[in-house]
Amino acid sequence: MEKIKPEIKDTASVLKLLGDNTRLSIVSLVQNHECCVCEFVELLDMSQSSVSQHLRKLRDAGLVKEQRKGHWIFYSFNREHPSAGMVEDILRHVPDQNEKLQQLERDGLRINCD
Amino acid sequence: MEKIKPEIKDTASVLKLLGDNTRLSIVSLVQNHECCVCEFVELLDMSQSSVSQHLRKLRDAGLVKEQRKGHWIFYSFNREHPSAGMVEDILRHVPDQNEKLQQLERDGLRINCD
DNA sequence: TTTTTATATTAGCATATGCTTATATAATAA
DNA sequence: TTATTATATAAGCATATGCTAATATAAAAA
Repeated sequence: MEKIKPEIKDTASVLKLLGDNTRLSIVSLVQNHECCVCEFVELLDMSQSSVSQHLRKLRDAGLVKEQRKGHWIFYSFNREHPSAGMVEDILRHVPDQNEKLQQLERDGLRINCD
Repeated sequence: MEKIKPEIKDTASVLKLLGDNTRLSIVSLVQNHECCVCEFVELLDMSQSSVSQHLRKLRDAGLVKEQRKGHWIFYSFNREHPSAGMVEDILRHVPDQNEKLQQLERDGLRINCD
């Protein structure tokens, strides 16, 4: 039983969102890990404001979820999104970002609330 | 043996190209069929100039190939592109466009040079 | 050759995008 | 309460985008 495919215009708008270096990196990062804004700022070497604006776009589209934990707001990939399957297919073609997260961990800059 | 993955910025630029209704439709159409510009104009109900400009972007990126046949220039999907595999994965999530081509055929508007 | 046909290109314009700077908000700490 | 911290929002600006209208090009037909 095949899932219903989103309309082509919905698909195009998801691709448009991912068609930006910063947002594609963010989505790739949150696919397997929760990250908070300050981690993106560190990893992507961008201003907090700019990162925040990109996150808003992703959140408005429903591609990422946010969850407050103490001081921080953590973002994660939303697997319930109608295009989540396509996004995962795309991410298989994107170089792994885990290395960068591990570096962050080594530098003691990883935020952990568990 | 895994193929080398394009850099994230190259992937993002391909996604940006596909993140437009018109171009995503074009790529979906040429995945399985050669089409000429006037067919796109008919199918997408857009001006010839606009279609031509979208095709140029796709061609400049190497996602489609062009081939002259008599009066017409036919466009087809370039399976040699470094991101061709990803594009095919994406297109599996896009509604089938063949129906529209069949309608064009029925209307006697399909161009055939074989 | 001239004319026609299919497609490409250019210029101009309105809108969208992504950044910076400055400020606001909301939760925590003191 | 006030101060601090993490994040969000708003305004402003330079650049990118996608369209239309007009024109150019290049192959085929007359």
